[in-house]
Amino acid sequence: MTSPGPADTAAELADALTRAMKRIRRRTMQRLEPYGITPAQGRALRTLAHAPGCESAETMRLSELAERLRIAPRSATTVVDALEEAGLVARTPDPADRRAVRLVLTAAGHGALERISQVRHEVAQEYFGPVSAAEQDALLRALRRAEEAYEAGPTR
Amino acid sequence: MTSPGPADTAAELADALTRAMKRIRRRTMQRLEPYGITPAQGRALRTLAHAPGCESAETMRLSELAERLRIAPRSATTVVDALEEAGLVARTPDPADRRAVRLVLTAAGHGALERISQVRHEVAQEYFGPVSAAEQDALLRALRRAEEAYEAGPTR
DNA sequence: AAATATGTTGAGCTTGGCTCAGCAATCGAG
DNA sequence: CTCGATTGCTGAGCCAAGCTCAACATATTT
Repeated sequence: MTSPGPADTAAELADALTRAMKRIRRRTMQRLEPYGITPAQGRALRTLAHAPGCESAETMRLSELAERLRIAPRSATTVVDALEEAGLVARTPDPADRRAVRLVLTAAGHGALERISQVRHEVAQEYFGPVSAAEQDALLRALRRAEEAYEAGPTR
Repeated sequence: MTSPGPADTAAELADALTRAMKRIRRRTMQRLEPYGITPAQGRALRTLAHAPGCESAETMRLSELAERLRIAPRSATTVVDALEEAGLVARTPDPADRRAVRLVLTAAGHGALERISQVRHEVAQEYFGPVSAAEQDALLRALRRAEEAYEAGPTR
């Protein structure tokens, strides 16, 4: 295992993936920075936006956001604080449960979301530009297969 | 660009990549944790180990490590402090420049490295197991192509 | 010899997480 | 219908892993 054997494509794959992700993330971050959107905020906004399975979407309670982001509720509070301060989301009382806070995207929030998705799209397109469409498809399919298997796997 | 066009394979690719990376990283981290190796330490050890282009390898000055890790020299100091405390690397004076510190992997450091590469290998293999060897190859080639283009690109 | 440059580190900040404790509101048993 | 337990959120304060800025010792250049 010390020798860099020729057959460990999987390991090299993981390495290549790491590099790709690092670069894509870095680039995306750089382009979003001028808008004052931090990565954490971007994740929260996106999560908030296409809330799948939630009733009307774009309205979610804080604890649900935390769960989806896989962070502690307390941490979500902080993220939402920033988002609220920036005017991207609003905290509104939940009519059904007065302990809860419902989060709704403001118009500005939608705008930010728009910019985010545009930048992500743009960066991805740039990064994978040199790869043919067919290869991109193949790549995507392969990743999806691994993903599915993972989701069914034992070592979740 | 606003519409979620059908042709944004690239964007979906970036998403899939993100998920894959997150999972692989998480799993690797979990398995390395019992050994007391944090991700940052792991990266440092690996960087220290297969120092390509350095004279004898496994000996590197702190500033070089920082550069390769793309962190500030000051941050490297902290990482090395931990590594040294754990007995994985040793700081030795550079005979040629008494300002400098040379970092050498101890025996324990080599052991840790061994475990790391084993775990990484293992996890990658597990994750990409369900993907055929041919597809893995294709994936790797595609990633490499994007990588090369990136490295030559203008928006470094 | 003096000025300047380089390698490392101390002090202290930032981001993005965490836990623990506490408060307000709700729910469930009796 | 009241009272204890539970749930949703947040204040206070901690941690990890980065950062900058400035100090200090040593090297290099003039």
